[in-house]
Amino acid sequence: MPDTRSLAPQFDPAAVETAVYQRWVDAGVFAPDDDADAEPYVIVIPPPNVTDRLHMGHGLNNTIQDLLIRFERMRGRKALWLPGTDHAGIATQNVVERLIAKEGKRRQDLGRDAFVERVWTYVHETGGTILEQLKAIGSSCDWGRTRFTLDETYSRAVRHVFVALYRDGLIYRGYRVIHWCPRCHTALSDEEAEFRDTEGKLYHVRYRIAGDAAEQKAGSTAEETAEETAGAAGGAEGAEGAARQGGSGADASAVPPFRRSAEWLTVATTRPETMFGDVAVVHHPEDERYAGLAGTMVEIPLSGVRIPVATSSVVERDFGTGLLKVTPAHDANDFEIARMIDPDGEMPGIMTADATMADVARVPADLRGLDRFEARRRIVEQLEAQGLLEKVEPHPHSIRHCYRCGTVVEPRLSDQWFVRMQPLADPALAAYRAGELTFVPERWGAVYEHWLTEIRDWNISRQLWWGHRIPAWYCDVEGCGHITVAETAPSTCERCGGAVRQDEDVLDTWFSSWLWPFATFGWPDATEDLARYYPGHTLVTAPDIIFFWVARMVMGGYHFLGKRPFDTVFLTGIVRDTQHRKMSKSLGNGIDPLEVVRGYGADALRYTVLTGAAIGTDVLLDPADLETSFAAGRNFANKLWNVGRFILTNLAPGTPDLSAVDPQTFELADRWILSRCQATIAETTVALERYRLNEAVGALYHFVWDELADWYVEQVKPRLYGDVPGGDVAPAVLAHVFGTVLRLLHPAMPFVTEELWGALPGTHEPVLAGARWPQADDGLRDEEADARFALVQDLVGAVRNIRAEYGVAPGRTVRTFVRPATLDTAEGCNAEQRTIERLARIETLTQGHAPSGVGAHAVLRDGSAVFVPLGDAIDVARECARLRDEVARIETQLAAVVRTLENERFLAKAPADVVARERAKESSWREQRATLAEKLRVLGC
RNA sequence: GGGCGAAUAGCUCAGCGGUUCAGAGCGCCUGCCUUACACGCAGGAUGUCGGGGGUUCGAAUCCCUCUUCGCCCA
Repeated sequence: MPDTRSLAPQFDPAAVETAVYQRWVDAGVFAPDDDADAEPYVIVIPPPNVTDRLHMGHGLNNTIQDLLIRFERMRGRKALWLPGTDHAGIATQNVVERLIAKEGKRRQDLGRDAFVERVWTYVHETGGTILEQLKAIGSSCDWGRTRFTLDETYSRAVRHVFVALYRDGLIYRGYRVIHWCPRCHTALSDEEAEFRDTEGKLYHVRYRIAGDAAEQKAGSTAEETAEETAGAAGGAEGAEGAARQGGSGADASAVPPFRRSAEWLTVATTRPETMFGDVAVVHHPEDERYAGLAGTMVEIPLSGVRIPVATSSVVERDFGTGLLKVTPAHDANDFEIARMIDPDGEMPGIMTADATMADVARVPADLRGLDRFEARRRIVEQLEAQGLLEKVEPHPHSIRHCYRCGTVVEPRLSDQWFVRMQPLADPALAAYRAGELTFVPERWGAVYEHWLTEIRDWNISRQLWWGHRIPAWYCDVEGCGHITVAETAPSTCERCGGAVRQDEDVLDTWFSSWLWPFATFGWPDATEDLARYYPGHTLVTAPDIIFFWVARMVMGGYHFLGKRPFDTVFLTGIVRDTQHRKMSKSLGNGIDPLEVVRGYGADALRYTVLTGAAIGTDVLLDPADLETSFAAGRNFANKLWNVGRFILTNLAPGTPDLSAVDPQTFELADRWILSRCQATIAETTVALERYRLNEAVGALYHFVWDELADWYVEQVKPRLYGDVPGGDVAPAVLAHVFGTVLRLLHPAMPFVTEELWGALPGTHEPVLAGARWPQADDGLRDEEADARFALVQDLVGAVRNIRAEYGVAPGRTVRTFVRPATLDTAEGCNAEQRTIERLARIETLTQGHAPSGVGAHAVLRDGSAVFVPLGDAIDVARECARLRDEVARIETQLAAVVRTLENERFLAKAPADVVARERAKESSWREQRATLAEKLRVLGC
């Protein structure tokens, strides 16, 4: 703890933060008293990826959580902030794969067990990093309850859920087209395959009509056509040959563009490389352009494979040519169409897991092994050479990319595990509609609702090694084929007793994350913690994981525990740079929060993100200019520090508690600051309760700087220095007000407040983090003092303004005359004469009529006249101009008020208090105008 | 294609139908090292609140529309 007498003139965050944090840990304030008879308040942290390093997103998010948990802790609730990390399947596996790649190895070289072991080693070495970094920004998590999504107990919950859902028929194995990342080599959920706008092309490709009609027209036979395409498949030379032969059937170059000829149909596609997997060409049944074509066979260009023309009502007639090629193994929509046309039809795959062209009969030999995009380029060349490419149009569209590595996703037909979501979504939707779940800001509720309404089944299997292995075992016995799903590994098939082998895949990371609000408390066991701390209260997270995480936690909470996991979802903004780009590692536009902590202090970081985080707005920071972003917070912490330094060094050891001071001995300024202090308590508390965090911090900033420091501390100096009597009262008031400020500011800026708290004399809780939140004392609210002191401030301001305007040297004092228009000004001047004189550098403040002579004039808001005789310093013309400007300003205001008050309908319809306020304004403006008019007359303007 | 958000001072943004409501911080200008703080003090300048229309006694605030930018979903 700091020595009261030796506080440094500048707050040095680096010198105190570690020790302050240790003080909290030693005091044990982060762990709730489990047995306390208090209402719990629970936040579960959005577990950062175990390999993550702290970035500003974490900085924002965790500052908000810490502020909320500290606030409720001080309000006496049993506050638990549960920390932990997520194993982050793909992300972590990718990190370690990159590591071993530096050794020239792939995970396959190590084998599954060795690779997973390697990941564990990595996690054990570096996994605690982000949690340590959270401490640097002051996070008051209950570290004793830290969880990891791959902990044994947590894994048990994951298996339990899988088995339970499987037995309820809510998990099933399905053969579907899923999103496949050819780089990560795994399936992805819909949410993990992000749309990105892309400048694509729409290729209009001619599919030759096979059969009699074409033969008559083209004078060729089906056999010949097949030979042609066989030649085309023979490589570059073959392609040229095919091009030449194309001319033998019809002069391609002479044919005008058309949708349909007797010889071919033109199909528009964005992905020509998939055409070898086509099983049909379809058009809308009512599309007259293609009437009567159904059943006709056409040939896939370059391969010559024959496929039928069919109809489907899902085809958009206006898109492309109205003809759609159906590639069931490489497009989810096409898969559905193909199943409708022919449920038993073949669904040929023509690409490998790497998204290269497969070595299969349907793919022309010269294209096999090529990357899909290279294949597309070659195919387009060949089509063009053969006159089969009618045209190419630019086609901007959105295509899906892997959310982890950015690779274009390849739709792929495969066996995967799915969760049937509708039955889980219904209660989550109903609960939201019943008001059991509140989103802040509210609009995100609509996003949540829309997603749940349109929910689709969730692909949860991932072809990775790092994660929860799927607890399903396949029986290899001929004719059995049973799948045993169990929490613990079976030794044999539960049906036939045969040998079993476990599914190779792991579960989607989010399949464990969605259990976070209760699996962290030991569920499915009925633990004491679960009873105490579930359901939780506030979830703080970014809106981009509403689907991934938030909605699924709600579904899981209701399904498995019958209760919501939290009552409020607070969605933060996103941290962006000045070009509004999301801060990210890849863009290199990030700000390292630890660098900010080093340079400006954790409190400054917190101050900046809190003031920048008005509800629902993104936080914009300039990575190139930390000073602009963080100086304000640093300066404010330093201001508070210096107010503290002033107060603490001036408090006598025997400073009485405020309650021991006779209120009769309060001066006007004491009454005023105590009154303002109560208002600030109320304002801050309400703002925090409403999640208006920036307003809470703003109110405190204003109170500390503009009221306490600028006015009260200045007012009190003569009393503290013993120049005037009343030396006991002021310290008591200062101690009370400053102690209150430290409490109020603690959730936002815990370090500087705690450090100052340690130096605060008197009896109080030993650790501020464990201190109680102030209660506003309405007995100290004092409207009269508010009004009178406001006029004192007004008067000082008026004189300062005059001094500056006329360039009065700072050291020179002036005489000032004030003619009070109201009792408030008269009493304010009586009570605070010395303060006014000192702060405005007035030699003597005299009440009454101004003497004759040349001087500067001003008018206070209540119409009180102020006169500062300045003799030669005054340029009368300039003074006249100054006053006329002032009159003009007042006239404008007055005119507006008069207009309002002359409006009959306003008087009839507006509430009485509003009308009264307008009348008060009117009289105020009139007073001021009258005063100024007189001044102008006196000056002879 | 559907939805959401934003547009206010040079910059970043608050502003919740009615407080002297057109604001804060930063930046800028002037003057001050006044024994808590130069990370400070005092004073000052800067705006068609994106355009247009409407509702209302009253609109930066609510509604409609247009423009520009951003995000989400399909």
